[in-house]
Amino acid sequence: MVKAEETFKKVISHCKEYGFIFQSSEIYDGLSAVYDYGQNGVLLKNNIKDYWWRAMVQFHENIVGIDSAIFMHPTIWKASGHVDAFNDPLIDNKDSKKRYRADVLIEEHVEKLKEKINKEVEKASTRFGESFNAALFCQTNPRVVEYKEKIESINKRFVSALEENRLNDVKALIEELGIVCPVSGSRNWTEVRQFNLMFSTQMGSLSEDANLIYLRPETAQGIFVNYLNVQKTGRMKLPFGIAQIGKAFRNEIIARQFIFRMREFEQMEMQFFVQPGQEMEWYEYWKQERLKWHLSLGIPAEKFRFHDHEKLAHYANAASDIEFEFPFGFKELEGIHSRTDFDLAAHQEYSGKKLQYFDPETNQSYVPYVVETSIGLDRTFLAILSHAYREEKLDDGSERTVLSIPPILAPIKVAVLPLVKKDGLAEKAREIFDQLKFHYMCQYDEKDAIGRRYRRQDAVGTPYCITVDNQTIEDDTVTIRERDSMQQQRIPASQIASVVAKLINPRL
RNA sequence: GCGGGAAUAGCUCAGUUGGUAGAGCAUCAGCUUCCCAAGCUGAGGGUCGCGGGUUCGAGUCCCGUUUUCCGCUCCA
Repeated sequence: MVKAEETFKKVISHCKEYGFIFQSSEIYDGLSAVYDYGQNGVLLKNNIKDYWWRAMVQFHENIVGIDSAIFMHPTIWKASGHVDAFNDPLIDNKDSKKRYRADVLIEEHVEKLKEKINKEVEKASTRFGESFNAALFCQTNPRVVEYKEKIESINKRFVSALEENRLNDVKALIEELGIVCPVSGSRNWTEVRQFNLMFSTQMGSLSEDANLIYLRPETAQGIFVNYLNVQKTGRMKLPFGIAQIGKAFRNEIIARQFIFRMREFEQMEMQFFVQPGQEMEWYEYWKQERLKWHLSLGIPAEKFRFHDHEKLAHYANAASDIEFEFPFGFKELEGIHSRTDFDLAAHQEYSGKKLQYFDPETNQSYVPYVVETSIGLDRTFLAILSHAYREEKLDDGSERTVLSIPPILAPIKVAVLPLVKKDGLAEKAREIFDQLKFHYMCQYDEKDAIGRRYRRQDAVGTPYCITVDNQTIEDDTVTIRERDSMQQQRIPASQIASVVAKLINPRL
C-alpha cells in the first residue's frame, strides 16, 4: 500500500512535469480541488471522449447523442429531487465540535415556545374549568400573545433569511435567541454555512428580476428533459438511448485525491429508454457491455469489480458501480443504474407535459423506464494514467519512465525524428512530418541525442517513433520504433500512415 | 470540518547557533553524435507560498493565512 501511494505521488508529479494536469490558478496559490488539463492532458482527455462516443453512439444504431446546456430551468432540480435533498444550512459548536442543522436548532426553539404556550393554556384551563375559552385566552393573555408574536417574528425572519440566503441573519437569530449546544451547553457557534451540493448563480442582470440558477450537478437531467424532442425528431423506437458528454458541478464538502473528486468534473452518460418490465434485462446487459468497454483498453480484468448497491437512491430499483483499483484502493469509476420512470414521471408532473411513448406493438402509451450508464471522464483519465505509469530498468542498467497508454488514446501518436540534424536528414524528416500531421497528432523533434528523444516520447506515452537516417535518403525507408518493446522495424516512408493506422486501431 | 506533517529554480533537494540564496537534473543557444537520457562551451531562471511580528538584520524564530499530503469525518 505504501508503495502504491508512492507511485500515486509520482503519477501526480509526472502529470505536472509533462503537461497533463496543472493545478487551477496556480500562480495565485491555486484553487482547492480544481485542476486544468495541459497540452498533453487535453489530447488524452479528448481521445477518451472520442473512444467512448464511438463505442456508444457510432457503434449503436439506436443510440444518439446530444449536448445540452449547463444552465437549466430551476424547476428541473426540484423535479429531480436535488433541491430538497441538498439544501441544509449547517452550524458547528466550537466547544463540542458537533455540527447541527441551523434550521433544526431554530425550529426546536420555536417548539419550546409553543410548549410554553400550551402550558399557559393548561394552567388557565384548570383554573377556569369548563367555562374556559382557549381561543379567546390565546388572543388576550399578554404572555401568550408575546410568545405568539415572538414565534411569528422568528419564523418570518428565518424564512426570509433562508430564502434570500442571508446566513449571517440565521446566525444572528440563533445568537439572539440564546440557543445553546445540547452537548456543551455553550453559545460558541461558527458561522452558518449552506452545505448545498449545487453551485448557484443568478440569471438576469437586474437583481429584482434575477432567478436563482444552478450549475447542473449531473448531466442526466439534460437528457431527460430532451427525451421527447429526440424521440420525435429522431423517430426513435424503444429501446433507444441518448448519450451526452459534459461538465457537471458539485460543491463537495471535501474534495481530494487529485482529480478523483473535483468540484468541476466531466461525465459521459447514456440514458437508455426501455419498456417497463424489461429494465432488469437491460440493466444486466449494460453492466456487461460497459465492463467490456473498460477491458477493451487492455487493462487487466482483476483491476475492475462490480459493487452492487444495497441501499438504493430514491430514483433507482437497481444500481451497481464498476470500481477500478486506483493506487488508493478500489473506487467508483462508473455507475450503472436502473432509474425506473422516476425522472420522466417527475418531469411530467412538474412540467405538465406528457412524456410518454406510444408503443405501436402494444398500442399503449406509457412512461418509459430508464437504465443509465454514467462514467466519470476525469476518473477514467486517472485510471488510465495511473495504470500506464511505469518505471523500467533496462538491460544496460539505465532507467526509463514510460506511459503505456493504449495507442488509440495516446496524446501524440507519432514522433518524427531525424537521427542527426545534418546531411539533410532534418529536412527529410520535416517533409514526412508535414504529411503525417494530417492523419494523426504528431510531433517533430531534432534536439538532443536520439536516445534522449525516445525517452522524452516514452514519458508522454507516444506509441511510435519514426526515425529518419542515411538509408532514408538512399531508399526512402524509415525505422518505426514501438514504445513498450523498444523494437524497431524498417518500412517504406510512403506506408507510414497506413502502417500506423493499423497499429493504432487493429479493427481497420 | 477536526487533528498532524509539508511548502526554497520547471523537477529532486541542500542551506550550520539568524548575517547579501546553492547543487544536480531539466530548459535555451551552439558544438559533437548513424539508434535508446545524463560528452563539451555558454546563457537564462528564485523578492525562499502569501501577510504580519520579533530583531540592527529572518529562508531560518513567533502568529495568521493559502495550497497540499496523511488520518478522522462527510459523501444519491
